[in-house]
Amino acid sequence: MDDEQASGDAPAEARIAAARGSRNDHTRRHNLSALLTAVHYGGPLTRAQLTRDTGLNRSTIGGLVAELAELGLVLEDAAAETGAVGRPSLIVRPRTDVVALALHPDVDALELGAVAIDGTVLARRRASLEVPPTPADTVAFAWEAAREVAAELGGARVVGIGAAVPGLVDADGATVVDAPHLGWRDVVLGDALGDALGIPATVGNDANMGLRAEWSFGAAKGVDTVVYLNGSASGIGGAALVGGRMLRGGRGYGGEFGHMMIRSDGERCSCGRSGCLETEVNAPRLDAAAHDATALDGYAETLAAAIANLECAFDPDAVLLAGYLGALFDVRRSLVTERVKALAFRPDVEDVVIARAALGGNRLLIGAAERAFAPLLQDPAGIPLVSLA
Amino acid sequence: MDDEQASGDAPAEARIAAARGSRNDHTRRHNLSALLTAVHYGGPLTRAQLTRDTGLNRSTIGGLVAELAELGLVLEDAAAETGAVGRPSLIVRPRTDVVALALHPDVDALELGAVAIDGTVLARRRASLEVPPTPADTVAFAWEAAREVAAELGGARVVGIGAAVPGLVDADGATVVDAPHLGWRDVVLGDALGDALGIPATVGNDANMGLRAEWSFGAAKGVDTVVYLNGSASGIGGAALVGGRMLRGGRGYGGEFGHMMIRSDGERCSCGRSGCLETEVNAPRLDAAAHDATALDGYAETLAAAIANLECAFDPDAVLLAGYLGALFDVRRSLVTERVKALAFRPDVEDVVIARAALGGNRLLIGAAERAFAPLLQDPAGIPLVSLA
DNA sequence: GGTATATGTTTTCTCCGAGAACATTTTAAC
DNA sequence: GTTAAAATGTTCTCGGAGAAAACATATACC
Repeated sequence: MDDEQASGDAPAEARIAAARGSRNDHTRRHNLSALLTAVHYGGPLTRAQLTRDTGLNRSTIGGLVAELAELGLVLEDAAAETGAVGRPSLIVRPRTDVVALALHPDVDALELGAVAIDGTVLARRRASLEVPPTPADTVAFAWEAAREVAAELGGARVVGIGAAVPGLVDADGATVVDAPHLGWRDVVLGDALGDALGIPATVGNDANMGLRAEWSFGAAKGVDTVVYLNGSASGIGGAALVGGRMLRGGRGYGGEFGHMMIRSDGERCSCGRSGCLETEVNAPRLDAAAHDATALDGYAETLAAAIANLECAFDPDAVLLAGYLGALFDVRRSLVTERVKALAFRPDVEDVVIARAALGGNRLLIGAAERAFAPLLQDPAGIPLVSLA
Repeated sequence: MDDEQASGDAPAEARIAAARGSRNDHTRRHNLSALLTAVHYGGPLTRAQLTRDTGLNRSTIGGLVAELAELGLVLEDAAAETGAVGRPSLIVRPRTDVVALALHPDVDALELGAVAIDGTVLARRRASLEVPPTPADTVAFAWEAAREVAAELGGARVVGIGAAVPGLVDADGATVVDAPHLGWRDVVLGDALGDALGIPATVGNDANMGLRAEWSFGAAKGVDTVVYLNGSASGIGGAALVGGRMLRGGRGYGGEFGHMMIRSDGERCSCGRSGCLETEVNAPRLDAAAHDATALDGYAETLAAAIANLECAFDPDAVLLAGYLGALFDVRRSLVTERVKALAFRPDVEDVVIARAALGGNRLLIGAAERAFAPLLQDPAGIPLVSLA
């Protein structure tokens, strides 16, 4: 961020900062947040490492860690054998009995998981469905599954529940504006879940949740600028991390890369336009072309054109492909890479990593849980935890 | 920003925050920055307004304003007649003798301006050219013009110089990686300018600078998410403000919307691809079609398709059109608006404002100056000002 | 076993904003 | 015109936060 300050590339940021002054206790909150965030993403860290990473004083770190321990958020272990000179430093790690619930309603199933603050999926429940779930089905399932998971986990404390929904979600983090494959329109799922379970609830787009998970614990760990494309039964979902922040857009509908026009002579799309990426490369087409090398080549080229376009716009450090796009990439890796390079507008395209997403079936649960953990990470002392028992 | 905290949509932000702890004096710097930023963008404000806007205590505001005044950055005037009950509040305004220099090398001219901290262009020098300037020409012109401007302005104090270059600029804010229309490659203009003038120098892409200016004082004032398209002799430059921050990308090459593929059967572009927006809609074509209504309609439709694609990706609050794209929009306003609406994928497209950029010939100078002011706005007490005399 | 080194712990110090008390300046009421 | 009320500026005191120094502790190396 010093880099950012030097180049001064955060104009609106600055104007926003003007809206609120900083009180003295903001400092404490910020530092508690910094420490909890560090052990959340970085795993167990010694107090000495925290001291170096934050630039804070030893004594300050001691006080902050003590407060986090009192809040029941971290534990301190005796130091491991390092072989280094000097008094060994205590190891700080997040308590795994602090969990978030994660919910994923999809066309053919409902799934709920309990995810620990270190990203481990501790328990899960899944119900296969013949028809897409209604919002009421979804809330009922969440309630029942949460009870079962609570019984299984015993005394865990929960920070909230996050839901990953395949569709447009409003920037308020509660309203599903339009989820065509589920048949939902203007469903305030966040409020319904929160009321039913008695814990804070947030809703997000599934692609955003997926990228969040990959950024936290997967293939995009620690990278600053990422474009994410996920191919699923519900079409192609897109998301982007821009300068370390999720692309949201004015109303929360940013990142719909599945509906970027990629062939002006392409087929009519359900969205009313023609030649959208999602209509050109989709699950039925890929299934049909499973043993047709030429057809697969064509789809790979279309994917490459889309990636080149996105690189043009975002100049990402990494492009992440998930779902059937990840599978297509795996069987046409060199073709995609080469075509992107040929189509790329800019120098040093080699710097852009194209990779398949890493987290598999846990991705959405982890991403939704991350979203639920976010308020706790921002204000460790200010967010109450609810006992699951 | 509280909104952001609630929805928790800043994952990497959080991880970055973990890297640095907050010391106590950061608070002071933050608050000084908040005040100077407020009067920079908001014009003269009373101390009472600052108190309300920042949430800080009256006494604290008093101390902060006094420090800014001592630093020579703001002045306090007697209150204006308001007719309200109570002791009138002092008016705080930025001192207009604090300036930044702004430089714009283009294919046919060199231009330098001195811009006050309130966004006013105080003085300018321009040299028309037969052939594009070399980097050496540019630095020599900057030196000479800066001397003249200094003589004209007398005792002004300068914070630095910003240059807006039509081409790819590295994220370091100094290196012009490729400016094809100028014929520059890997020119470290920032260092050359800084050494010659003896003041801090930053270089940026002209489209980014243009958007920055429009965001600060023009048609995108105060808006959070903006897509910007500028048509000029050097092609189409693009830029985006995403969640209040300039889109930069991993290497600083983000926002090159002029090279997004918009027609898969389009003409070959100089960049090696086909059907780029810039090859489909450009100055020569528009000039040739000046009195050909059908052709203009076609270009307007192409522009609309590009805007629809960008709305899909960014969900902006506003789309800003400058240069010949602004002119095209002015003569085909309803056609563009309607086609965008028809092509748009999302609900409530009406919320997206499409508008022509406002600042005209001052845009790049103001934007480049804003860039030079940025470090001062972030740390008012830490940036030395150089006397121009 | 002694020493150097690194870290945890305790104490003291400084800085910052909040808040209370008081001063100042205007409008409104009588 | 005088007085009261309201809003803001000014001064002083207070509590909280991190820094820094002094001291305590635990390890490796000789």
